[in-house]
Amino acid sequence: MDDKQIETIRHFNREYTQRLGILQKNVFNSEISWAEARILMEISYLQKPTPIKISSNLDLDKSYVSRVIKRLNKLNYVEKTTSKEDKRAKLLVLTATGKKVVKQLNTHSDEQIQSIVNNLDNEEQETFYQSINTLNKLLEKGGINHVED
Amino acid sequence: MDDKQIETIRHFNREYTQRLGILQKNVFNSEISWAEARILMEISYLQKPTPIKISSNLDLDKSYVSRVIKRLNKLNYVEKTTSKEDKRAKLLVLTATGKKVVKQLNTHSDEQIQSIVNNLDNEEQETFYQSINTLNKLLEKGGINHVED
DNA sequence: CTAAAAGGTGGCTTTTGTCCACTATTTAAT
DNA sequence: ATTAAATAGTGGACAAAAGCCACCTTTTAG
Repeated sequence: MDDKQIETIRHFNREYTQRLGILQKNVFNSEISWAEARILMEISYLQKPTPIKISSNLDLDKSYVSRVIKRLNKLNYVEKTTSKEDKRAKLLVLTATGKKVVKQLNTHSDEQIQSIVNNLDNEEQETFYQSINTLNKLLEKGGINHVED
Repeated sequence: MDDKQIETIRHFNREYTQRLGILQKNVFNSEISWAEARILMEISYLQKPTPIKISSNLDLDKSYVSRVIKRLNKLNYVEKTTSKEDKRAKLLVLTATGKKVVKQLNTHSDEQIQSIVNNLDNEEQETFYQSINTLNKLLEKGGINHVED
């Protein structure tokens, strides 16, 4: 992997994350905050995770996560139960309301993706998807820092 | 583009941006702040941009950008000159020190990219690069919200 | 059976970002 | 030409996001 290739990847990272970031900003406007959304989706993604799992997965401070979960709990999006194997740990699950919110967030996210690929013709869209799919597989394969449960 | 494909892209976005985000967090630790780094790199990327250009590109409030630039100026990373065509506008350029810092940031960034692809063998690395390259071209082509100077 | 480690919470601070008001120019409209 | 509206930038005041540290509880290790 030579410098020019690295440079291309860096360019992509900058461009792509910036575009997604701006889109997501608008998505999460006036509903729940970005952090709340991320944590909610992470809970949905994993099965009964502990707060510490969330905080390590998203690389957020555990006290911050604690506070966010407290809010999500007050909003009745998340339930906390004490683990039976380890009475220090809490297990997190989404309520029905929480699941609805996650579904909405995913829908929004999908719309934003559409708004990106809509500018491409069918063939290009297919190419776009194929490239993403390839990257996904490579990330999973080589996945350093890849966390299993 | 069907639902399953969109789902794959959403998965990639989540996974990839999360990984990059965590890496960048560590990069910017204890040197300059994330916002400062982003703005510095944006100035380096564009040629003599105005603050308002930066704030629209990065979707940040103009007063916030103003403050950050003030700090970057105090740190002697950025110089501000008044445009001759429009005396309201300031043109931003990096100082020699500022350029050094940007170079460091890019180097760090490149190392992080290496840390991702290093887990792949040569053939896979090439595939990785090709996919990114393809996406770059597609983003530029279909580029909604793509800003020219 | 004690010491260290890990999960979680709350107080406090810093960083980040928003909103608004204000100055100085520039552009548009009459 | 003169005025009104729009644009670039700044600063004050404040809200939200995120981080650090000290602490309590439970679990694990020696």
